[in-house]
Amino acid sequence: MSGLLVSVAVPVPLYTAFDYRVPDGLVLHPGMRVRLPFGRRELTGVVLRSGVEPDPAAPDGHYRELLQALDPAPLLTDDALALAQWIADYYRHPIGEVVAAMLPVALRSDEPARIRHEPAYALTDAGRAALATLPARSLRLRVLLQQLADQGALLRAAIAAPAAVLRRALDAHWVVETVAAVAAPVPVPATQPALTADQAAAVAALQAAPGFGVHLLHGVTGSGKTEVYLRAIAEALAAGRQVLVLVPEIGLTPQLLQRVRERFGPVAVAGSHSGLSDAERAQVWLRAATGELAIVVGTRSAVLLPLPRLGLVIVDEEHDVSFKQQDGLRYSARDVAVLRAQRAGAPVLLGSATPSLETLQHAVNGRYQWLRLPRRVRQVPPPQLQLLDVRGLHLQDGLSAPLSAAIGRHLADGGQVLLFVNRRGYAPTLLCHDCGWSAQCRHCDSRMTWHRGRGRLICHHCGARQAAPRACPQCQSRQLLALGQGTERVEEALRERFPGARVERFDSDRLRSLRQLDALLRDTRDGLVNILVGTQMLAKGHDFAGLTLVGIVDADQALYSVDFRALERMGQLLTQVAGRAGRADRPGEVLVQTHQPEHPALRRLVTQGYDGLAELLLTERQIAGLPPYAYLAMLRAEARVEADAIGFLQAALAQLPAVDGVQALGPVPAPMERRAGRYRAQLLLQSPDRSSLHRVLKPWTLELDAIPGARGVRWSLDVDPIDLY
DNA sequence: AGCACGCCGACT
DNA sequence: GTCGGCGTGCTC
Ligand SMILES: [Zn+2]
Ligand SMILES: [Zn+2]
Repeated sequence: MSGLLVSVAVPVPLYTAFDYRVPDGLVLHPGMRVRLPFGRRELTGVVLRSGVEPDPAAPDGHYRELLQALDPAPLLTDDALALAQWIADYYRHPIGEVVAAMLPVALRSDEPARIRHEPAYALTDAGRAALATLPARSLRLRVLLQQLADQGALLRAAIAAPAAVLRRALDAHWVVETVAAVAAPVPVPATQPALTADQAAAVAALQAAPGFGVHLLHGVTGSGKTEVYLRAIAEALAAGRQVLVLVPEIGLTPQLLQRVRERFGPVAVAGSHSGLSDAERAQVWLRAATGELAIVVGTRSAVLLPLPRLGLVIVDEEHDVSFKQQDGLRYSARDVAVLRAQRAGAPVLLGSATPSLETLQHAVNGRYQWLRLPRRVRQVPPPQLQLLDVRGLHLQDGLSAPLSAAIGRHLADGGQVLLFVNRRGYAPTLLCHDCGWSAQCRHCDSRMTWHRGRGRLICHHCGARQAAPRACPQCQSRQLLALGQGTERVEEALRERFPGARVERFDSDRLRSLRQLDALLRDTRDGLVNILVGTQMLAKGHDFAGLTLVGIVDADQALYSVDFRALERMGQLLTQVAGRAGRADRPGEVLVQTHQPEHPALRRLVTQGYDGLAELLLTERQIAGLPPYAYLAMLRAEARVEADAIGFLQAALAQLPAVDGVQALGPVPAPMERRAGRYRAQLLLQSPDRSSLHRVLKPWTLELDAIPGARGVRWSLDVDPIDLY
């Protein structure tokens, strides 16, 4: 037995790998899973390195022996392990947890990694004979046998016959189940539609720049970004490469997945909300690892899939905040995608109508190739945003008279109307008119939202709920006022005001499942719904051909926000929602209710669109020293005792290595200090360049666990945070 | 994070 | 007398 050790990534929140002795006769390679003793526990880890020299100073018996190898060959490639190491370093997260995050849940235990090939069905000789002799009346059986005779072995999904017919054929031994791998259907594009001039230029630019490169596909809604994606995919497939398509949410925007399927046939889905079981996810993971899957469409976590032949990455709606994980390993799937593509020598296509300022900045300075699709495919003029100054106007349930009148006008003309409201529930505040009491959450520094339909008060920050009182709990007055408005209230008001119209609410309260959403979307497309009231849910993807008016009930929230990204998000959201309006015969009208019609950001958005706003915001960010002109890291802490959170951060600040240019801001209490019964505080680091920031973070994070009192404090470090609270 | 050990308060 | 509270130490 050699005296050399292996270094193993163990799934525990510790910033180190652990070295083990190898049992006699076992040959281990990096990437193989192993069972190991860990303290008093037994865990599954992944070998990172073999041939590790033992520390001569280590006492006898320091190194324990691995129990067994779980895989005959590495499950993770060297490339995957290097990616894990990069992610662990960059996001300052324990290597064992990063490696675990790269594996599907089913393979984090001691389960064997076996591909279960979907059975295929093949015609037997007896079946071939039967085909000649079967009576004509056994039509469906004949069709089945004929299909197999013509096309060879087929997967179940490719067989047209119903289950009962296939069963009969199997029972008669005319057809057999076979495990022989059916040649994966080579996705051959069906006929491709002609490109517009803009699309053709974008496709040509992509073709002219093979290999790694980041391309921003900046196209207005309806400009045909998807067709450019599909051409790029076809190109990568033709070169025998795998394609990864990242989308914000599979469920809410099935259009892209559907278009890819229409063009290329079966496509694997991955990530959250993919509707797959743990076992199915493991199968997708394993088949991606073999290179068998040509195209994978997935959400954030799909960027961690093993893709040995990766030849193209597409990030659709690249500005979407859901690409950044908001807990645990806080990685940005968009940024990891760029890194992966670089390592694979593949192009990345970042698509958006409203690119993030980070991406836009790279395009401006030429690091990213800027591909623009400024025109809609169908020659519909883009909708024009119009500010509706509501100062001094009476607002009934949040709606001004001019907005109501516009709604009536559009309905009378047979148009559909969309009202965008950024809040769920009936009203965000319930206030006693007599004594000033308002419904506060017991666990948070926040008011509870009145959900009138359900007769409840619900805290949107911690989920706490209670029955809505009929009288003031403090003074028994019945004068309870609903302040502000959510979707429920606007919906109700519109029902009263337009009794003949069908009003439907689109939010997560009303639509508990995708089926319900689909049903309502279908009714909307069929013209059965006249007014749509909804949250962000309506901002994405869906095209409503009959929609002629979009109303933004309250654009002001973002204008008062302390979050430095609030205006960027407002611009993205309003532009997206506005993009829903307009139909073939006339441009859409978009009315934005505001109390601040002179606000420079709002003015810029209206007069010059998102691109103009982005230019303004970039200038402001540069002056303020904020991303993309600076790099941030946020250390957050929360504790049951108020002083503990701040105390921990003060201790952390005292440990902060001094590096030129890196500034600490704080610690300060979080904007909402108490949430879900815990007190929260934060310490922000700001740096003019990435490398200085990381020179600080690397030694610093190693010290944080050792801070006295760190035990009772939950803390996390967020590199490149998107929310500053 | 687990899971131990360890040393002080109110129970059968 | 012990059952159990959570402080703190460690995991190759
Ligand atoms: Zn009262
Ligand atoms: Zn709450």
